[in-house]
Amino acid sequence: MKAVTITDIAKALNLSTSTVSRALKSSYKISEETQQKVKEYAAKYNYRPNLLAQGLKSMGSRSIGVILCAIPNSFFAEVLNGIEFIAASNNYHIIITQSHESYEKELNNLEQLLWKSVDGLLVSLSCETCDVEHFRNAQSEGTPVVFFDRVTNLIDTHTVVADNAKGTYEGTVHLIKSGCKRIAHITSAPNVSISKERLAGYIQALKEFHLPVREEYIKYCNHGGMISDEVEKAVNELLVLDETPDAILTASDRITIECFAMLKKRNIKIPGDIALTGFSNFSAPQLFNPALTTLKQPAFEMGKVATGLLLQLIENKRLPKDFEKRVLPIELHIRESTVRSQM
Amino acid sequence: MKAVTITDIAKALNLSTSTVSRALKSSYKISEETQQKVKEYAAKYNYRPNLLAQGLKSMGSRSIGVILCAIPNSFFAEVLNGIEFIAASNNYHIIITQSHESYEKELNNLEQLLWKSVDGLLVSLSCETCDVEHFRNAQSEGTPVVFFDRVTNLIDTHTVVADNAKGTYEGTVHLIKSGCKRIAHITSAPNVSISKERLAGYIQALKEFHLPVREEYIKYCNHGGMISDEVEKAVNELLVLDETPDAILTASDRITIECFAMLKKRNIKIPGDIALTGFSNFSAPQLFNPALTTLKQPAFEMGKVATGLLLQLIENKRLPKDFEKRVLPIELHIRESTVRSQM
DNA sequence: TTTATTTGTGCAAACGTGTGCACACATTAC
DNA sequence: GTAATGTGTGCACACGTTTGCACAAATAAA
Repeated sequence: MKAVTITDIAKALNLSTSTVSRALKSSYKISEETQQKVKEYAAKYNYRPNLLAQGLKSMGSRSIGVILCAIPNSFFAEVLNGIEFIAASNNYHIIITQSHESYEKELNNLEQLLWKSVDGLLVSLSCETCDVEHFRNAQSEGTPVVFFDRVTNLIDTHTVVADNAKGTYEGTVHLIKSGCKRIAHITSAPNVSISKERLAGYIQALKEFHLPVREEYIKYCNHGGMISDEVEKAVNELLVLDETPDAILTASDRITIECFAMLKKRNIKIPGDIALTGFSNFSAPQLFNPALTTLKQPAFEMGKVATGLLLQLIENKRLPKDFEKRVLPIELHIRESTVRSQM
Repeated sequence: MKAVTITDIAKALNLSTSTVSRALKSSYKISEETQQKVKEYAAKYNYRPNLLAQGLKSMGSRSIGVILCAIPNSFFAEVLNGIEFIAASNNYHIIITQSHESYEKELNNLEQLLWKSVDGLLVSLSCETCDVEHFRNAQSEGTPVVFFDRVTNLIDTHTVVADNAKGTYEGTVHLIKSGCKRIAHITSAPNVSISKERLAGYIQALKEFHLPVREEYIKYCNHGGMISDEVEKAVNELLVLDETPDAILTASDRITIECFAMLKKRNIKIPGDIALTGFSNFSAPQLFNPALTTLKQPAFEMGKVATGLLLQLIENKRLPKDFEKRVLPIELHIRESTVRSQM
């Protein structure tokens, strides 16, 4: 009942293990006849090469390490779906670790993954991460890294992101055209790439329509909405302003949900008092009350593209001269939460 | 810059690899002095045993294979969170595969995972699966299996489930007490364990309150709601009945969402025309329109418990005489979608 | 016939760890 | 003085695969 090995085949056919090994991969100079015999026997007894042994020789594991902040997050869950899809069809498996927005955990996860000799890394940085030296080291010691979603420009490698600036630009323009004039923006930690890009799109739209950019309308949640107190604080600070906003644009799944819940808890009418839209990959924003206008990222696609690029790096060994920055489109889905018929 | 090995340490300290190996695990008879020297050197040069080499010897990989239907599903994403939590803290990693409710894919995933020599398996069966022979084989050849959520009683092993019957029982009782008399039940494939248990709870409640159990009020979705046509067909069939239901109890995340969306599309008032409640682990059912009454499973807990039990099996080697069936409580969260003030 | 070339196969080492056994040395017992 | 016991260390092989090299046999060239 034990798994059949190359040695078993060799004994059974009265050959050496080297011949069997070479016959199986049709390499070197092995006679047609021997190849046939070996392959038949292997097929018959359902031979599967031992991956640990292969790994030990090649110092590879046919595995990809993934670092992201949390699995139970609509966006990342979809990304994982895409990653698994491409990885599985190329016979790699994925090892998923969660940073929970903590720099320290991210560091620890990286160490664990390298220890497990993953062949490559797919990373979305934690909110706390400023220093990316650890990833640079990983790369320079031979483990390629591809960043997605929350990326860094301090490391030369492939990156895959959504068109964040365009997303917030279009969201903001939509709000303006719906009649909103005092648009606030609640976003993630100021150091992560997505926050900067999303802020830029928001500002660009305001300027284009000659609306003032007010510091007090821009709020940061240093843990991306994972800590609801942070979102609550942001919302509170907006609501006590002399001129309260008439719209809020949120920059992540969790922030959107939390913000929505808080406005409802305070009995603020959406969109009557405050219009609301934001980034969200929830499966059913149309069922909300009111149905939520969302900026939806191509999460599944992002996972697929990032994994494809990583596999290229892994299998080419040598790092290419110029790296790619893939930018995927964001979809604006207009629903009730931003349609102000009463204006 | 290469990783330091046991051989490196041996050479540096003028010892044999065996001595170093034994010193590192404080085993056998190695003098205090030598142990100290070795451990110091190992710590200084940040020695990490090569897991592939260890795995090759021990035929283990310190990894756990997971088979479930889909990652981007609120319930399973939370379960994965729990699995990862326990696995990581015991220095195991998890390899996640998706069956997408297909028996064939489940079979294929299992084969891949065994090939990767996982030390154990955490499985939630696909909707299509009737024959579980493949898992029995895996177990009898030394890879322990723990089933969660969708389990089978055809294999003797640990299982972890929610208290499904009690969940639907309480949900149904709640609907009855809200004034509903014609309660329909849309559930998953009839062969999966959760469907049977949930159906049983529903029937028990009806009988206890002397309401008739009508075949035409019980609908099955053979792919657990993944195919929205199936849910649409079920809802349609309910709506063309002479006596249309005044409540629907749905049995899975996807079915709940799809059903909700279809009722809204048809402008059916919830709960006025039809009250709705169902199993759901969405993060924000309170934001729905109307806020959704849900049966929430302890998904994170389920992942933790299942992984704990699996690790026991893995580390004890010998299968225990009697296996555990852990049953976790389900929470009924009452919200607007079932509150019929107008009755 | 000898020498080169081709073709197919096997030997042995390697990847990094773990472990049964033997061995050297020291101590104790008779 | 010999035998038994105890203590610490190293040898050698194993896990399953890959691969450089050698080598035997067959064929071709000189």
